[in-house]
Amino acid sequence: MSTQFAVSSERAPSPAIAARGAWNALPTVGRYGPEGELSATGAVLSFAHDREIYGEGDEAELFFKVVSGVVRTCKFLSDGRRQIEAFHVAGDLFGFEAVEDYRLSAEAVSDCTVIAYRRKGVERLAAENEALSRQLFAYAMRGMTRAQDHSLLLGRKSALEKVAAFLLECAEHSSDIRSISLAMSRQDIADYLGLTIETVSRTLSQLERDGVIALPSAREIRFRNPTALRDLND
Amino acid sequence: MSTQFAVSSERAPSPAIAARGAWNALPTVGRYGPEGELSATGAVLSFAHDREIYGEGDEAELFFKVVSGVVRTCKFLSDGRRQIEAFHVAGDLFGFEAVEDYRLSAEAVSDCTVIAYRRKGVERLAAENEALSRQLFAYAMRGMTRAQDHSLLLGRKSALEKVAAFLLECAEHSSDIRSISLAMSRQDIADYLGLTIETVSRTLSQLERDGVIALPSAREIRFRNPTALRDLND
DNA sequence: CGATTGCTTGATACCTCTCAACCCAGGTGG
DNA sequence: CCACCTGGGTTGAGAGGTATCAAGCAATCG
Repeated sequence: MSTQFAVSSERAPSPAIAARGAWNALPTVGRYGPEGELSATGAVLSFAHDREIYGEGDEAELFFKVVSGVVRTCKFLSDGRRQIEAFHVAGDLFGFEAVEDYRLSAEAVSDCTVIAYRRKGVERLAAENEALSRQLFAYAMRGMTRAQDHSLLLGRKSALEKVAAFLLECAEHSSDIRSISLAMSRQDIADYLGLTIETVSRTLSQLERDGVIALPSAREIRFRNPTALRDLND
Repeated sequence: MSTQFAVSSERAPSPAIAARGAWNALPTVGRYGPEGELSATGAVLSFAHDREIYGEGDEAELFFKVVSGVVRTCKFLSDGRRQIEAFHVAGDLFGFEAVEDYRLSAEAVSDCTVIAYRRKGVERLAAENEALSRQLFAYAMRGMTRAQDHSLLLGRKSALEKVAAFLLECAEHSSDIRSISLAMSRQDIADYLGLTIETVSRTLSQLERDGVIALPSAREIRFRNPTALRDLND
């Protein structure tokens, strides 16, 4: 399943450790791309489905950009309850911290590849490079905005509204406007929306019964009545 | 009640408008203080209890720093449901946006005074002043962190855990380590925690019955067993 | 194949919401 | 001074939405 990945679940029992090994070989990020983007001078890493990329409390030496696949960042309570803060797709940055340690964990939702950048080098660079510092600032502001929108959803929306919002969010990233294929499990969706897997499943079934969506398979969703979904969203 | 404030609820029927008038007279923020803080060259504004400072969707020409009192920033759903994102106390920045318009509303929880800064001037300045841009970056990162912690609370904590977390958060800002006096109403607390006023009230009563807190009055809370509160928090 | 995993569905429990009454303090006006 | 009103807070009864527990199903894998 993950044979095309440098770090597969079989070859490297602990990709997190493997990655840590790779960190030492990482070049300092020293250039800034022509397009206003971080140039790809960081190390490319691959993670198999469900592997940890870093853990809450680990030293935040690196930050990442998604190349392919999906990454989730999340927090845990001591009894195991989990809240997924965000799903990150190709092009998204994650793991940039203002403090010493990571405040969230990051895990591979699907097999994925990311680029790792050394934080130190970038911070030095950002002090001189206005465009780069602007990009990092935009990252922080976007993160704040997303988390705030997410709070409104978690604090004040019903299960039906939450699922509708989630589907619309996925639709924005989808190539096909009429359908989406989910990279994440029901558990991931539940932990993103502050629900249980059963409630997510029941809500999707209800949307199907109501003719709003079709479910050709568990991970594929076709939109039959997008307007109904949007009406559920604010 | 608000006689010591320049903008009281009686003298100025619409302080938001009064503030808007003041905006035009605002000096551009042009200096940077010696302490690594924004110098107080912005206009000082006062708002009476429950007055709007700005609304979601307004043009975000200004951002603010709290001098005294408490400010809430929040979002609304179309049917009036409200989610309070944060309470801001003396020293806190709020209302700095990366985009054109405010993404949240800001309202005075208590009578309060704030300093308003022009965003444009600061952005220009930040490009040259590394310490200032670092401060704004820290603001964005703190906002992101706070919103993420808040998401875990909203998505995965019980009413009891939410209220406990809220009390501990208030305690951190309190001068007296053994008690707090709340600036906000039960409705504010409820909208911050994603609950109803009744549940907040009941939960506080329960904590009182259990000997964890005492409630000399509705807005004053004494801690009788802080450890029990902390045990409820992760 | 049998085992496993992810998902769905059903029955029931429980937590929080809703609706309502009530209390209390503070302000107002006769 | 007291009756009245108002707004914020508390409490109770009942409803409802979501969680929990459990069973079953389909696809995948060894």
